[in-house]
Amino acid sequence: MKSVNEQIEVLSRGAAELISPQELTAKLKKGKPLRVKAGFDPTIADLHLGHTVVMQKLKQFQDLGHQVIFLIGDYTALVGDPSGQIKTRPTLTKKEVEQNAKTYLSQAFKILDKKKIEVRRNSEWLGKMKQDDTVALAAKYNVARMLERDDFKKRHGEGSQITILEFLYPLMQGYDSVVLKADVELGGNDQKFNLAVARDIQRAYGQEPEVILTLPLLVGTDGQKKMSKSYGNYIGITESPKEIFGKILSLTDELMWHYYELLTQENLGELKKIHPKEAKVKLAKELVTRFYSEKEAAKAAEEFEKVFAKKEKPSDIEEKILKKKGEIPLVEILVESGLTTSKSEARRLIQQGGVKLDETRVEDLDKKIEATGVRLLQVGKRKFLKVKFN
RNA sequence: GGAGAGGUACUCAAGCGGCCAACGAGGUCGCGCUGUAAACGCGAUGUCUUCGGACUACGAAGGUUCGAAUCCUUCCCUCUCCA
Repeated sequence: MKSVNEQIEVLSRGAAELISPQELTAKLKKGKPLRVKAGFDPTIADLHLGHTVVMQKLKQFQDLGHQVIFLIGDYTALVGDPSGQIKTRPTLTKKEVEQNAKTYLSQAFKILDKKKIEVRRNSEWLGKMKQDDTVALAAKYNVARMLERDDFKKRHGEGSQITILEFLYPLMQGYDSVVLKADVELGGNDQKFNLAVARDIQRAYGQEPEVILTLPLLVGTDGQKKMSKSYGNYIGITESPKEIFGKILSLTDELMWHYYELLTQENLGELKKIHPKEAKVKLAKELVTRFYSEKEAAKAAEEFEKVFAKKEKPSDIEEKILKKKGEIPLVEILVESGLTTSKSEARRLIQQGGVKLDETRVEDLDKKIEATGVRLLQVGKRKFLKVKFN
């Protein structure tokens, strides 16, 4: 095992907050593997890169020889974490949660060593608590502390609804730590309050409080807001290699470093010596490799160079069949193939020189084509489609 | 409960009887440059069009007027202050 100082250095990389470094040092000095907990509430079906940040940090703990506990919040998911919520959150069904949990695990195993991980579900204990146990837990905390939390404070202030159930959430999460005897807990920056409560709960149950390590929220591809599906600025880990590769390559250089820091273990100092484009390709390859394979990554890179550097057409273009006969105006084809949403848009694009037919720029607004065989259409730099007439 | 302010395109935000499909900014898209980076330049950004225009749009519904996003009425919603 590495020295305490070396470990702290690795572990604090990219972290938003570590509470507290002294406590972590003390725990590490005991020389025993730490029990490192991270909880994931399986509330959504599609994971994106932002969700993998914590997993990445878990991996570092795992590599240093600590015991990683991957906690599936199958019970808490039903309650709904109030963090960052303006409104009361709708609850999910057990079936949805189960389905999502499967996805989360399969993603986790792409990053973490399956053999060394302890996977737990909090329904194991939360689902079995008796009324007495719940009352005892509820007695450990008070409303004033609860209302210190920003979103509660805000909602309480403006008189919107906060259910008691939501107060229970942080308590349950804290109780998880008690049951699991966690030494360290990881979470996104938005989890800070919940993690802090967990420390108090552990103390109340006579345990040494866990060290909490929060990680910044990954910024989305727009470079502005946190990565989130609803902002449309995300890179989903189930997207195709081509898409992931392309999205990484179009990040700004500045954002690329942010991604490197939160998603990889690479040495940034070394990387800054090479050309930023090369660094970006390396990052894109690494991520595609993580979610697919090295082979897919190489293929995506090759394809990318082909289309965007050499400006050749992609080797694999989607084909769409249109049932048409005779002479058809090009604008109509653009709309029907889904390349544009309206004829006006199609005309606009042609006028601006953004439409190519069989690799030749179209100049004529009223261009008509014969509905036979297969024609290659390109709109803008990245949209390609083969249209087959039938 | 009382007193005000406001709801305009993806977002912010001008306009306050005709010159408004609606200034400007951001976003987005296209072209150029390039490393599908940034920065920058040019252009576009409701729909349909025989390219002359036509139609639909400024919270909703009515009304006044030759003509309304702009005036009036009712309704819905948001915000601020007082109780």
